Amino acid sequence: MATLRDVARRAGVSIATVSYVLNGTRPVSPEVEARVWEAVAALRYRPNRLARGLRRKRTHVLGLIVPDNANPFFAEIARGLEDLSFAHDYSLILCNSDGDPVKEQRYLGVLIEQQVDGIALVSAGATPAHLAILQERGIPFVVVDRDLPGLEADCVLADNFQGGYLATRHLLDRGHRRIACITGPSDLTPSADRVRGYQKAMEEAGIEPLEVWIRRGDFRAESGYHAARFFLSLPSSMRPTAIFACNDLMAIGAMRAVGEAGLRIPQDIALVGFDDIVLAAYVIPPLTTVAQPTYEMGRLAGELLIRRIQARGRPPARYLLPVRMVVRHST
Amino acid sequence: MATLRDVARRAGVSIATVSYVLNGTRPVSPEVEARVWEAVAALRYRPNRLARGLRRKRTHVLGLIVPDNANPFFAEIARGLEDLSFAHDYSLILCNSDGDPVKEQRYLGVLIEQQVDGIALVSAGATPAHLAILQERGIPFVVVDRDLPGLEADCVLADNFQGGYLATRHLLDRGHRRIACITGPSDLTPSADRVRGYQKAMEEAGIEPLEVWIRRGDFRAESGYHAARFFLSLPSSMRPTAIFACNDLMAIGAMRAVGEAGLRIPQDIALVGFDDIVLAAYVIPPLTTVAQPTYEMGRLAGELLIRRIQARGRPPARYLLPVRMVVRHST
DNA sequence: CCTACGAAGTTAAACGTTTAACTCCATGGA
DNA sequence: TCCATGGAGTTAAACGTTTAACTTCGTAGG
Repeated sequence: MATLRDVARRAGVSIATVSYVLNGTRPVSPEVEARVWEAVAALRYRPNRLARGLRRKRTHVLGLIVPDNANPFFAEIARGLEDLSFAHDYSLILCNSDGDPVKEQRYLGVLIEQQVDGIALVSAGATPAHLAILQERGIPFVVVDRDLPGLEADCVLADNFQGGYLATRHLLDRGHRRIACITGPSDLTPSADRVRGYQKAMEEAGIEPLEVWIRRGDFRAESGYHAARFFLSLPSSMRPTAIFACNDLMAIGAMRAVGEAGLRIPQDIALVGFDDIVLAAYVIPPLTTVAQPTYEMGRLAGELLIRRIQARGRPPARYLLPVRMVVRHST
Repeated sequence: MATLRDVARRAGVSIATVSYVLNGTRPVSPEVEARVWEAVAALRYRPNRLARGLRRKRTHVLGLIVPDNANPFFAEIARGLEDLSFAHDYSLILCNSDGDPVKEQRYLGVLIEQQVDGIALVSAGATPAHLAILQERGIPFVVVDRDLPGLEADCVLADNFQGGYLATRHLLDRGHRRIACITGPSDLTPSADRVRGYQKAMEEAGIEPLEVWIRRGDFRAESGYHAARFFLSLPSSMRPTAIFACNDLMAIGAMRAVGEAGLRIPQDIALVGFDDIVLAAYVIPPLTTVAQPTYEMGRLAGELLIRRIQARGRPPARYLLPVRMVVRHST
């Protein structure tokens, strides 16, 4: 509650001098400097970042919008971004959009009013128009995980196409021909790209996937469970011997369905996931999956953001991060 | 970038009038009000919350400090708090302490400088002294999940003692006598309370647990894995037939060790966890566990915080939330 | 000896709000 | 007719910083 004014009074100098000492922005004589620090300590002075932000027009606060921070994938991104922010003395405001463009829009408004220096988002909206408000005001931002077609902005993505391709190749190499795919919401690019990778691999192998082999999920475990039950209900001539789920949560849901049906993984049904969340290694059997550098994506988003805050002019860059097969015992 | 001043100019009124219209703090004639709203819309005006906060001494920002937001348990708490904050038009700053009291202290400083209206924390420090800085400045705060002995503050806890007791009773009821326990870091009250519940149940059953049956973990899957391997390496006369792990992550780690040893759950070894994280239902076999109302704890923390911001005087309250056995197939 | 200069301090404006206190004016009651 | 009242607007101070511009003074160069 002590202010610069109080410190100045106690040290017997002007407010400006105290500010110069604190920020090291101008040389100050040693005696005065000592008196100021003494006063700062005695009064337990802490600068008021609101006042500073108001004056400097820089708040050292970033915003992060994700669909759901309780989803381990987004949690990891958040963690990466938070770590980087802390290292650079930025604070991070967390927002959950629930995948709802309207809620996302409200959050964008709040973050703008909060005068954040930059925003990282896993966008819920499908079109760049949703982010016009940011461009209009020249607020630095970076989109993570999901691509917005035609958007002029920094962008951090995993190589989802390659991931879908690798996962499917892996199953093909194991001798599978009837390979099913549990997709995510199809309007999201990560899911769509993974499915494209799947299709490419199948095509290269000369296999035309049956329509019933492609089943839409919503990235949650429950939907993987239902999709797998559907596959298992197919007549045996059409029933897949392997499933590629577009994320681990759905793969784990599928696992449960397979277990309940009394079938064994991988002997009866092989299973590949996507994301390599922590628990993928701990389910039984441990899940073969495609690892994304999730934490790194969060960090990189932070780096780009801070870089852009410091130098707005540069052209936007797209970062496509490599994915990696993690072979465990579900295949 | 438009300010009150710009809006006022365009509407042909004074700054104060615009403020009154925006906040509805004083009656304004219909014509003037209309002109103001027109100007607000035309200029895409958005209030600057820094300036407002500086003046009002209320920022409508809360802080949350957890050890690690990527841990599903804390992620859920964060989600609960964030939802409540959003509903009350508060923003939330997320901080990860990594369980390090020094880092926690730095974050407290940052949040104070940021002038947050209140702080929720899962404290890393073991003594109330760590939070003196908050009390000194009269900043509302609530501690979640972990109790600080002798701390005068609002506090949201799960009934960990009861949880440990129930879990152990459950195993005893299933006929187990040699029951091991994987604890968390012992200086944390949730872990200690759960262990006390375990001991109470054992004592009531007239069983004196061997020392080797109590093994310390760190709440991460890896440590559960190692603890279980240790149990399995005991001579068969001492080897436990059931394990109570103080959280799900460690239970899942233990599962893996059991699986690797070629033993079956629950036939050879029964397993109970704690927390009921989402994935507990999806591991194979599904994990019997003690459910905490995690999301609710986050929400309640937010409610208490906001209530205390509005009325500082009241005496602090402790909320002990009930836990619930969730019986699945690991026992 | 004068001047110019640099070091080290101070003053005051500015950032964008909120809000207490003031002005102005129409209205109605005595 | 006069005054009190209150509705609707304005003025200006305040919140806690930063920072450009100014003052003061000792010193060195010409």
